[in-house]
Amino acid sequence: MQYDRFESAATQEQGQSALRRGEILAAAATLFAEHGFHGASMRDIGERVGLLKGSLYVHIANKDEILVEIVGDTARRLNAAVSPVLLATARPSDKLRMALKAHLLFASSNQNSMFVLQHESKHLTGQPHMWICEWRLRYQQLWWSAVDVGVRCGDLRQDLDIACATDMLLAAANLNATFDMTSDTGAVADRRWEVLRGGLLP
Amino acid sequence: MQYDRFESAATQEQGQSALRRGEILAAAATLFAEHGFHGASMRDIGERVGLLKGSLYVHIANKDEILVEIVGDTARRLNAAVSPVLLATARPSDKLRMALKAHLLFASSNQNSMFVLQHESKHLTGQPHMWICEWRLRYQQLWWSAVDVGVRCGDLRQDLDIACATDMLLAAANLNATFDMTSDTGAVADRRWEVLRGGLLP
DNA sequence: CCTACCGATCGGTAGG
DNA sequence: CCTACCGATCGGTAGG
Repeated sequence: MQYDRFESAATQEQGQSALRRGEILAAAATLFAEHGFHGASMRDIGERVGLLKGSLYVHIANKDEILVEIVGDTARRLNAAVSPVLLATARPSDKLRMALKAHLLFASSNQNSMFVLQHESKHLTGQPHMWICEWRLRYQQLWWSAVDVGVRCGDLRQDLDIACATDMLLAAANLNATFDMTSDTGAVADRRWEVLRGGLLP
Repeated sequence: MQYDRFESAATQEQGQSALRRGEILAAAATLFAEHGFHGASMRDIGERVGLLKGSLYVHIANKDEILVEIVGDTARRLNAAVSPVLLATARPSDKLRMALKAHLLFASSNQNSMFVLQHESKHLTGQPHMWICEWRLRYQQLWWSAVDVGVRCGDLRQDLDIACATDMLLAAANLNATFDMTSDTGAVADRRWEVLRGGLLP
């Protein structure tokens, strides 16, 4: 493809707009996480990126699209970070331990958008709402399968309730750690795995 | 106290209004759980109890008061259901197992208001917001103490990270079980406790 | 990217 | 408990 000065200018403009779009999505994720989708206005989002609300529509189609983009992108990236771990060839218990760490690591560096994915995607409508429901199921099944294999091959407890154990693992993964300064995310993952692995009783 | 016909009439009116108020709070809890505090309008709430939105203000002061009432009442009743179990004189592991069951039993018969307590109380402002933050801390500490005693007296694993274990217990308690027909709440509590108690590995 | 505007809806009130 | 209304703000658009 030829990049003459006009195309180059067009590409630059596209790049600028894509950057702006990214800023807007990041600002929206922060505000949606704090005030909820309906509690954060286009005015609020504009203010956070130094634009008047009308100018936002140069970069995004409407408010719903912002939510779709945040939730969809976050779900896709979380999946990309965790699914390779769970689909690898390894001991199920090792895969689960590492998947927990991968999920928590992703969550700790995407706190706002992860919160939106968890608690605000219910405000999606139509197709996007269906997509995210299906995504959630697929993501659960990914974990479920690893637990299932683990029980069948004796790597995990034989008498384990597989669905319940999967729920508990996902709960540990989705638990909003206050990712504080005193301990890095990896350590949080290790502590949670230690409780889940060995249980509460001696 | 004398109940002449006038006082009786006044009492009846009070009773009627209190009933209406209860209906309104229940309707609001359902709508806040489904659409969020800002996503459910006074119009929606009125419709659900067969009133026009203006008429709601006979029974409640404003929209914020509805949220305060739902969250405050639910927190108080949850505490009343669970704290006696955790404060009793018994083996810590038994108390935790029973507290998990008590919490889940309460949650299963208060699904809407529990959801509002968990996810919409962030929209409270001023004093009520402070109250609920403090309540949450107290409720956590209640569980934390039982875990702490359990570890100290050897009833629970000695090498347990107490804060982390408490988080996992509360996660198991707050996990939104789809309380379906195939299994009662008690069974869900038993399965969760079994995973937490014995751990994932053989 | 801003100015200026749109119709719709918001929470809430007065008067009966 | 309803009718009729209030000012404010909502998401979104046209025109420059």
